[in-house]
Amino acid sequence: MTPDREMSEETDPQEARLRRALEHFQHALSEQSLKMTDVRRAIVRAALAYEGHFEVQDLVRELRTHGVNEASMATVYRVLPLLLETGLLQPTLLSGERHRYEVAFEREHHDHLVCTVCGKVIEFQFDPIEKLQRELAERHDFELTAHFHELLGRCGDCKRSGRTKPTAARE
Amino acid sequence: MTPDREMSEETDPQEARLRRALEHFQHALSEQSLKMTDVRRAIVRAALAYEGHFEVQDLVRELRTHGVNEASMATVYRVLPLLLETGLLQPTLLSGERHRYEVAFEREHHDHLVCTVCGKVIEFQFDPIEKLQRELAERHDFELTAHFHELLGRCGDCKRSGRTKPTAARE
DNA sequence: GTGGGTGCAAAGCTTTTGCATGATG
DNA sequence: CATCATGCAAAAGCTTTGCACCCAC
Repeated sequence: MTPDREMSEETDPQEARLRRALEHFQHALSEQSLKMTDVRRAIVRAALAYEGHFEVQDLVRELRTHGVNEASMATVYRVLPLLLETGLLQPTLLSGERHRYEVAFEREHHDHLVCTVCGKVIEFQFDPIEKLQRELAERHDFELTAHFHELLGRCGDCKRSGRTKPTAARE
Repeated sequence: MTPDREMSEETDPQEARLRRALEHFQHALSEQSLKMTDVRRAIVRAALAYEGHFEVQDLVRELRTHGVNEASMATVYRVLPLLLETGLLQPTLLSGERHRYEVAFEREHHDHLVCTVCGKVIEFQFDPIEKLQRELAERHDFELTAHFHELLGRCGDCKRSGRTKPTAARE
């Protein structure tokens, strides 16, 4: 399935994306007279590696994985706002207990369907809703800058297997 | 407008609503072999009194207002899940820092427009979007049980006065 | 060389929990 | 009167911060 493309050093599209992200971040940092460092590069790399949704602790853990500590928890927490401001990451799945994030860099906007039984998350893009949102905002004289839209329910698999919400597992 | 029904002591519609809420709660409690207590009644009363969105701490503070401590913090935290399960309250404004809640009892579903500059919150009901949500869920074989929809932007007042997002006041 | 950046450990918050006491159904 | 509820204080997260040292620009 993986084609045998012509490759020098930067064949891997993931690596190319990381490079672009680092450039983008670098640029945003210098605009605020902030500095790029090895630690920040490591944090960006670890964050961009996630395909799904992750919590701060996941990221911290990830950065410790290789034995060496690539970044302390305090630093991750300090860098996180920068990753959000610069659009590398965005908050997501807000109905959950803890804050979660996902990669936003070079990704199109999307919202989420979440199965409350098995936890499965499906991303969707649905323009008719986006359009109505804009209309609604306009009607209320709002200048729309962002939105969160999360649909909760039971997925097909859970429906068919009769699984039902563990609600809150109160023993 | 208010008909002159047979009334002795319970004229106040708010009080009538509270009574219905307490009955509803009482009923839900007994179904789980849980007990109604003065403390729980006080918590329900305090919660139902909110017209807008509040945090747990607001509720705790409210319960201390009258000098006497009507409920300890621990108890509020323990009762909160019951208020949610029984539909007296619901989580809201998820994009904020802390968890917020609002009264759900005898209220119709609605979503929120939030001004990120001044914090103003506008509630809206918009059936066309609700309809599309149901379609979308069906298309993905989801049995929809709830949803959160939050539109963020700048309200008309803030637009006109040129106020701009305090972003995160990173002084 | 200066102004950020980082790690560590301590502190701050919110939320949960253990336990002895008290009230409800 | 058995069971559940409550308060207090301690504990358990998650997140922020002070400080000394280090490094990018």
